[in-house]
Amino acid sequence: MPQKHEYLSKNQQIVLSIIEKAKGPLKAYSILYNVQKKGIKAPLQVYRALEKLIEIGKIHKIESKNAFIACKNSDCEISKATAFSICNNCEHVKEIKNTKLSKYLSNFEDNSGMKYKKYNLEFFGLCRDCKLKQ
Amino acid sequence: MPQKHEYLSKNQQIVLSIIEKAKGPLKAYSILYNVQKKGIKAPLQVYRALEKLIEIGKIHKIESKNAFIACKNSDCEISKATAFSICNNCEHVKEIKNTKLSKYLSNFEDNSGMKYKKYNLEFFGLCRDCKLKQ
DNA sequence: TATAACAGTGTAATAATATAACAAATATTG
DNA sequence: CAATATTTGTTATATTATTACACTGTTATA
Repeated sequence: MPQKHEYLSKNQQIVLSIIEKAKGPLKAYSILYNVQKKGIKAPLQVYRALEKLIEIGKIHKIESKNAFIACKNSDCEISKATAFSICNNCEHVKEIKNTKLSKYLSNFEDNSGMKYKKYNLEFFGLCRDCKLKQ
Repeated sequence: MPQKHEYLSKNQQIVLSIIEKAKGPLKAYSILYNVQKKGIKAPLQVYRALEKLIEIGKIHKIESKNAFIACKNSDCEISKATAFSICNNCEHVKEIKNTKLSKYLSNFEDNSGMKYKKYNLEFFGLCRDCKLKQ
């Protein structure tokens, strides 16, 4: 039976590994600078890897930051329901894992006649640490 | 009583008016091309107007598209709670006005110790028209 | 087995999006 | 009026992302 291969290619592995090691979201060009010693020389090589990694749910894009973060949520293999908390002060980003929230949003319907297949939610505020320091 | 002025400057008016007339979200450089006859010559002039208009809640940025849309929701003057539906096929974008949803999200708390002051939600799917055409 | 289909790679060029830095004009507040 | 804020104009540049083209290797199947 033919099936989609599930290994990652060389460039995909390199890019994923950098993102997974990072403490926060990484920008594409910062990834590029970090992997140049590994033979990835051009932006496109990074963007292609990012595209695939997003597609298979290994990473997510933080749209408000144009940055990429590893998926910490084994549920969202398909990356169709994502939620993040973002600290306005220290820029810390965390994927929100909350079953109630994801159920609520996945089942959300309004009167538009539109059936939503995917969502992305970004919350902004101050994280606990930054709140204390204020 | 001193209060923040509430008029829009010349450039802000020009940019807002273009965005309000548009049927969908506009990109910054497409706005620029549209307003060059009105004396706005440089990207920065557009971006500055956009920044201000976002700040006062007259427009919103659709992060996944790097595009800007007029606010249709008199509630969100401060632009701190935004939700959009985006059709993956025709690219139609609509601001979602749903009290339950906005209450649910504005009051959302998890165990992170973070208090959320703002959120942005983007739903993706097929709009009614595109669903029928499939 | 060959040949088509597909996914990935490499490279150069360029497009699209956004900001920095500086100087000047205009409006608002005290 | 003086001081402060905001807005404008302009040039240059930074940042983010894609197009186009040629090539390699693997898998699928006729």
